[in-house]
Amino acid sequence: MKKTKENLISQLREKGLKVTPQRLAIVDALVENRYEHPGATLIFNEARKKAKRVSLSTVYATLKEFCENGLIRQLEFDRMENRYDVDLSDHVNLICNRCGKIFDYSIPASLEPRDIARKSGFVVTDTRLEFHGYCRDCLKRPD
Amino acid sequence: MKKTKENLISQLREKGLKVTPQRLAIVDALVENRYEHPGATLIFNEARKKAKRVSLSTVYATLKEFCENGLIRQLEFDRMENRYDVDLSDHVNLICNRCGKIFDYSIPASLEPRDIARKSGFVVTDTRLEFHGYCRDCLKRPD
DNA sequence: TTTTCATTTCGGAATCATTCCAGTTTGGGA
DNA sequence: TCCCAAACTGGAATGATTCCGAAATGAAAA
Repeated sequence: MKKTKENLISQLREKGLKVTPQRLAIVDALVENRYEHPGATLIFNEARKKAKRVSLSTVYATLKEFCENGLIRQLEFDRMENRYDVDLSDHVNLICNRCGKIFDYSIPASLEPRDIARKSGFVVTDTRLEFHGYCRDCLKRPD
Repeated sequence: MKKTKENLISQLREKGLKVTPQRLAIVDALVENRYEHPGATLIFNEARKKAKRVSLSTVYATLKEFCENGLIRQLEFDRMENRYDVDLSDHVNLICNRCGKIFDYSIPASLEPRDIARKSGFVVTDTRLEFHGYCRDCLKRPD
C-alpha cells in the first residue's frame, strides 16, 4: 500500500485531472516528505524548487483537489497549519506537545494510552476521538 | 459528574482565579449551552446579555485560562471556530458533515463505525484519532 | 473601610492560515 | 494546430485568534 509518485500521478489521470508541472512538483513534495506530514507552506517551498512557477494559491487549491479526490488526507489542527498525509490506511496520529512532530501508529489492537506508551514510547496526555459523518436528522433530509 | 455553574465557580476560587462579572457570564454561557459545544463567538454573544461589558478578547483569554486550569476542554477544528466542552469525561465527538452539530457519544464498548451507527443513528464517514502527548525524544530532553 | 497591586479587562491593531477573485495561461482532446 | 475547460497567478479579503499598552477592579492586607 506504499504510495509512490507514479501511483499518485496515475490516480490523477484516472480522475480526469490534468497533469501540470505544478501538480508534479506538489506530488513530489508530498511523497518525499511523507513522514513529516507536511503542511501547505512546506509543500509550497519544496514545490518551488522543482517547478519554476508555483503560487501558494495553487498549492492550496491543489491540496484541496487531491483531498476531494481521495489521493491524500487532510489532518486538521488548531494553532498549527493543516497537514497532509499520503498514507490513507487506518492509523492513529501521535502528536508531540513539545516538538509538534506527528508520528504514525499503525492500527492498534488496543487504543489504551498505556499500551501505546509501552509499544511506541509515546506518552499520551490527551486523546481526541472524532468521528465525522451524518447525523440522524441530516440523513432524513434530502439534498 | 454533571458540571454545574457553582461547580465551575468554586473551581475558579480553588485555582486562585478571580471571580469577575465577565467570568460569571462566560461560565453561564458555557453551562447553559453545553450541548451545543459553543464556540467563542456564541459564548461572547451570550455573555454579553448577562454582563454589561465583555469584550471578545476577554472571552478568548478566559476560555484559554479555563482550559489551562482544566475547567473545560477545547475541541479544535479546521474551517470552524474552536468549540468548548464542559464535559471532561471520556467521550467521542460525532460531528455532522452537513449541519456541523456535534454530538456526544459516551465512551463506547466498541469504536467500530458500524456499531456507532447502529446505536446512535450517526453514519460515520471519516474517523480522526489523535493522541497528543510527548514523543520519545522530547521525553529525554530536559525542559 | 481603605489601600494596594497583581490580575483582569478593553479595544484596536496585528497575525496567520486559508479562500476568493478576476484575469491569464495551458494541458490535452478534437 | 486549434480550442476551451481546467489550472494557475498574485493580490486582496476573510475570519479566527493573539498581542499590546493602558485602564479598571477583585480581594487580600492594613
